[in-house]
Amino acid sequence: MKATEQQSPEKYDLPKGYEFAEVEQRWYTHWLEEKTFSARMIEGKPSFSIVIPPPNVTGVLHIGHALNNTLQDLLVRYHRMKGENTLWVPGTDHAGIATQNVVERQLATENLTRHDLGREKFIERVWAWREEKGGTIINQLKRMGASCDWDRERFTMDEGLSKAVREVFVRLYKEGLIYKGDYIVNWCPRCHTALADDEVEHDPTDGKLYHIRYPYADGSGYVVVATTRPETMLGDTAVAVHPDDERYQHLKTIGISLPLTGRTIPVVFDHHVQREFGTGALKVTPAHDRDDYEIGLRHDLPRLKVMDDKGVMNAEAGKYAGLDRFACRKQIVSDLQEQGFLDKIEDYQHAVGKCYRCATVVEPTTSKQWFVSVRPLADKAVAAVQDGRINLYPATWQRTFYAWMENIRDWCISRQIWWGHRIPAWTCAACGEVIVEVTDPDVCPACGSANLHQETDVLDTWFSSALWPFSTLGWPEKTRELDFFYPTSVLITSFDILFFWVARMMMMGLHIMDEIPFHDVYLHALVRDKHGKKMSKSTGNVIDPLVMIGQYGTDAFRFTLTAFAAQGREIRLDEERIDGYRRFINKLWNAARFAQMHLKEADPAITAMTANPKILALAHRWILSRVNGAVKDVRAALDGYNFNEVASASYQFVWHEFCDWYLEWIKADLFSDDAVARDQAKAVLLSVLEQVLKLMHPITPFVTEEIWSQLPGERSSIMVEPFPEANAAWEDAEAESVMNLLMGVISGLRTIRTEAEVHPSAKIEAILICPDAAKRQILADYAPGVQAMVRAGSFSIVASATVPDDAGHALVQDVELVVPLKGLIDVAGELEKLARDQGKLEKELERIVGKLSNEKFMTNAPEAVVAKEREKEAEIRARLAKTLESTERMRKLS
RNA sequence: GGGCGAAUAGCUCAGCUGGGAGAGCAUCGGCCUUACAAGCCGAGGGUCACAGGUUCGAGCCCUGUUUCGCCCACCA
Repeated sequence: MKATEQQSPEKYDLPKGYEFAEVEQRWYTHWLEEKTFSARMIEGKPSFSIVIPPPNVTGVLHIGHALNNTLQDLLVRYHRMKGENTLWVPGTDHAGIATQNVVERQLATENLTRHDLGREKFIERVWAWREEKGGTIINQLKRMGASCDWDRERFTMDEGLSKAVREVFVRLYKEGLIYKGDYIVNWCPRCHTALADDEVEHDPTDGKLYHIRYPYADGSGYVVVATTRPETMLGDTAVAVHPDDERYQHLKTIGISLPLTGRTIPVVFDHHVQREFGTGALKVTPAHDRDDYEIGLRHDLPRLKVMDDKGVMNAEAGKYAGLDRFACRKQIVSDLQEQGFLDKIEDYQHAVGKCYRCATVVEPTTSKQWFVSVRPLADKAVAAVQDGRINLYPATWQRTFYAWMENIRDWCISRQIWWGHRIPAWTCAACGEVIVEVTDPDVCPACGSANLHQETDVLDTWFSSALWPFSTLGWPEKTRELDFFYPTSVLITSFDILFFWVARMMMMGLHIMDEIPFHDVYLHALVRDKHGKKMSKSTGNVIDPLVMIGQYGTDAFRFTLTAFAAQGREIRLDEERIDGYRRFINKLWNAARFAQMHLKEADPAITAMTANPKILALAHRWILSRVNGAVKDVRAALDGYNFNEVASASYQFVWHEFCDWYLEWIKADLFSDDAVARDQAKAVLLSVLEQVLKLMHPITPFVTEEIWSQLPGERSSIMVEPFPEANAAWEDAEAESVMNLLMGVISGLRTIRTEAEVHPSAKIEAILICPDAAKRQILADYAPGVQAMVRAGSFSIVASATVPDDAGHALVQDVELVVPLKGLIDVAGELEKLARDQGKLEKELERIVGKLSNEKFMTNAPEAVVAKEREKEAEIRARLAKTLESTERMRKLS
């Protein structure tokens, strides 16, 4: 065997680098086996609950899911550690059209359509697909470390939820809040279904704008209207003009004779019409245009449907009946031309709505659909936000929310597809009675006929997801889960479904449960690429969470998402940052490895030492005070949903205080012969490391659990450890202030050393000139520590001294640092730097003096601010004086 | 057209109730110093988009402008 370089001596138990893949797999399996994610319902404890925004069962984990679920897991783990009854309900959404599409595509490979199978067999096929493939995204969530209560996983089509859907539908129907009526919908003539607005894609398309002459009914002239869809003129039932448009006032009584058909139609006056567009006259086709439909309602116009559901002209189209809509368009144009009605044709680019699944041009058309009257429900939701029962984070969404709720239209809940909750309504073939019931009726309650036909439409997928917060907890049964966990604590989701989903959950929760569905809503940003572009497969800028996890580890990836999750801002994810946080995880790993090397033989009894920090040496008191500050910061950030601060507070503390200063400082103690010094160091090291692991566990569950399990003593999972609490006994302002001085001195001496290019291993001689006797005492007390950190040889602390000319020089507070460096000074460089310093100081001084001599400032500014300015003035004057002295000395050398 | 948001170091971003401009990465210099070279020590770098205003004091508040992004309605 080839002798490879053995970098990792046997004395460490942990590998040199953190090997995340193995650790993640091992711990997740362990957590599942131990059921540590299971919700407990213990009386007397506060509850914390989250329902997952159910991903589509067809979904694969994308970056948005990754962010969304990381933030949820962060909160869930935090609250679980706080000892609360904590539940995170997972599940998936049956995603009507999307899922039906997937299965239809599968069928297509077998040269089959759903119609070949028939409704029942097709639905069986979909269930079979779900059994086989529906778990993909759930397994991916597990790789993210999500601590969902998997035993409670739900599906919007499962038995319980289907029951909830029926209950709600029947109740709303009986309350008169669900009705069936005509409405204009986006109709796909190929798929034969209504499409929701978000299922229609608007493509800018090159088309024509046809200007058509509509003669006055009395033959006295004509008005030109413009349209991109001339075939719809067959369904025109009015011409509309603006009420204040003086050009057309005389038409009020005349009317229009519709070309080609000769029908007489009225002129209506409506504010919707833009006077500036074209001639300011608009043809109105209420049955085939959304806006026209609204105009038609306002003016009580008939709706004349001229096409069937395949996009073919019907009998109402007269001689054009039987023509496809586009063939009809050609024919109409040519007829208009022939008969002299065509004014002109212009090239025109406009947005054409297309079916998102088959790209067929969508035909707005009227059809019988089921609706929810949302006005009364919406009012309840608005009230809940207004009076603060529901809080939106960030609060800026409130305005948008209100605006949307004010303009809300009735919700079309029927879809002409097969996969979904079939509408529980039956029509009696004998007497026409409509029966809406929870249980399937056998006979008509009106006439006794058994000839009943169930509605073929299914419900909009959002209908079932609107019930998600209570249906997943067992409603309509009265369950303990509902008692403990409803209303849920917080909903975390992306803002793009605020209206589709969040608002509807509010409406349903408030109406059906008579209670809000959640207290808080945290709306996170969309994740974009580092340049702010939307991620899309065609742009090729997609960051795949699973690839990131494989490359950098789940913890690093989660930490990155958390660090980016600042409120109210889009997230531009930069892959380099993930690598940066991977290094941070590795840093933590190595700090633990270092600790482990000393703690292996640690006596658990010594850990009690941290209970009384006053007896401890300075560095220990300092780090305990600092970790206490970090605990406070992290808790406050978590409680306020300031996720990026959770990350930065942890990062800053662990790397730059715990590792950079504390671990370096206590090395001397850990290797010391002094047993007391050693024990203190071990005790505090262990204690602080434990705090750090617990503090970071919610963000980085795997590495913290792995390290935790390796620490001395019998340990159960870190997941069930109490989350750190602020400990007043650890607060020590004095230790922090002294350490600040010492760290300043150390940094100052290091700078002098580096600038003079003294080799790091060479000892330097340092003179600390300090007029303050108390400070001199402090410096003397901690001189060995400081010396060790800067590798100083001799080290003298004096009240005053003559500074040699060729010496490095710095000022920290009122301590002057002097390092004699015969012949090592870069005089020119020093002079340059001193001049720069001098400039800055003078400018700053000028500003402060200006302030302090400003009468208004002195009378208006608070006491504390003035005092601070005075202090600053004194400090800057002192530094300026020293700078001038140094300049003087440098000049002598040059 | 309506609404919302953003503009801070080369890049990606923090900056909370107005009170001395910060981080990470990148750059430059030095270091294998007994956890970590995936590391350590140090340095440089900003007219806080622009123009006004309020204030003793503005990155932060107000008005306007420019640029960018998003949402809604999309004009027949």
